[in-house]
Amino acid sequence: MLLIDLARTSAAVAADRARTAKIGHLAELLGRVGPDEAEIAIAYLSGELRQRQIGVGWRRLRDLPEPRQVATATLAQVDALLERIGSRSGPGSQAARRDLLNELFAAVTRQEQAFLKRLLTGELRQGAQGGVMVEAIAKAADVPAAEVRRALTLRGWLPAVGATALGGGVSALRAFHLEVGRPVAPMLAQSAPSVTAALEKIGGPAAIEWKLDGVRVQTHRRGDQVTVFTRALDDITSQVPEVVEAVAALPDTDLVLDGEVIALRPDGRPEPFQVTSGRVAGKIGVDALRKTVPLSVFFFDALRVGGADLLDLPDEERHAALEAAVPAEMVTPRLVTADADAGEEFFADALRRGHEGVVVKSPCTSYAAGRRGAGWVKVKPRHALDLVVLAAEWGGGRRQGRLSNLHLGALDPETGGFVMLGKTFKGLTDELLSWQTEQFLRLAEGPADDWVVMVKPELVVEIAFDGVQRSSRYPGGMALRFARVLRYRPDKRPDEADTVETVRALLP
DNA sequence: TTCCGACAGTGGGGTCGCAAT
DNA sequence: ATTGCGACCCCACTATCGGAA
Repeated sequence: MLLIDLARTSAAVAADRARTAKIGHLAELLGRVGPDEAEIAIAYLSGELRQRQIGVGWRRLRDLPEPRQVATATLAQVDALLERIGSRSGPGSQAARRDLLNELFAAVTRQEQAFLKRLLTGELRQGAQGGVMVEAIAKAADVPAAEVRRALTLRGWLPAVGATALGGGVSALRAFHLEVGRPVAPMLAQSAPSVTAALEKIGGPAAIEWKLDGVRVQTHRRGDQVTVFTRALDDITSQVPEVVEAVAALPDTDLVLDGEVIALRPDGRPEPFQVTSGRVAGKIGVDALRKTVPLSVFFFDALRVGGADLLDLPDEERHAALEAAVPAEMVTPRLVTADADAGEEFFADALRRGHEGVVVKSPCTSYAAGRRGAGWVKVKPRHALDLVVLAAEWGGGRRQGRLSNLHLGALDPETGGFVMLGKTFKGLTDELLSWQTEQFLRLAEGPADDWVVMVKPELVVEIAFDGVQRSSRYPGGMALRFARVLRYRPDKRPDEADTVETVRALLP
């Protein structure tokens, strides 16, 4: 199959808004692709590469050669070239990558270049990714979508699952099973503003667990072999020896556990996320790192214990298996209750101990891997401040032509000026985007720019955020975590905005 | 007919490793 | 030694479609 076939299908998918139409286009193409190229076609049309990543981003895609007039590149050829690009390393590798990229882009037409560019930057923007592709695979292979989803859960890599479905149908899909050493798509949580609201959502008694502000780890053990995966299913075994040792010390030798790894201070309180994140990301000198920043692991779920798969069991049975397999100090603290007051107190206690919040879990849901089901509901405290808009950036994609990303500042009472604390684009409705674009252009000052518009600091906006963290990027040495817009405050003048002192007091 | 679950899109701050400068 | 880039850790929120109720 030719790359141009994919580029055309992608364009057709983007042109139709209805998901059924998108699925139709994708399924039609999947019906034509041969078994050798099915995996590539599924990967590219759901915005992925067969190699997952090849060290090429937006910066290396500037200054590309002129396109060809005639499309002749096959999927196999493109994939082979991307493989070569991805395998380069060491001195001179960037020049080699550039040459190979030039070779690739010189061999394809303008339409294919545009498709490849979006694919390589991870911005396919055709309104269809993995979720829609699952339906398209089901349609093309004439199998129930639930069978594809189940296999995806267990295999974790849609191109492989899709190729299997197209080649062997339901019976081939059923051959996928939980395999120790191969990661499963992790279960995700919805969110609610309070424990009471979360309990209502679940309806009835629930298990409430501390939400630790660390890194999710899925840990597999077979015999002496322990493997640790992140939420995105990357292997980080060598970076977290503490987890490997803790699981290797358990009596059970056939295990899959779900949990969180976190750096704790000597007094047991959690380090800021930055500390845990840096430690987990570190690959060089891990033995030295673990002496200064030791990691602790807390498990909250068991997918396999004693060689038995537990995915389809209800939460309370999985948790009972977890408690039997793991010592209590390695199990995330948990309270089972239907009482909202007791739940709120458990939440408050978790916060007093410095943790991020809680996750409220329905005792009867199975492990819905890879889906953000209503079985898990996270609850975190929410801070809010009134800040001043200092500038705004032009949006992209569906926000093109509107000022979208806000630069936020707190009042500095010493000078009467404002100190930038970060940016946000979240929480804005289409209506608000239009309104603020008009306002910012009216308040614009300084030279016009196609990236950012500086505005007179006159608009006050109420910003919600999860916390304040230390920053080397911003002048105040602080930045907001997960900032989002709640509403504009036309009733407030900029000199009534919250001050840098107020923000500093929120630093941990 | 209305409601709501699931998806995609739109980007945020921070950190590391690596290659180039 | 410093800088820029890519990858990945954490992530919130809105708009939309289409099946569920």
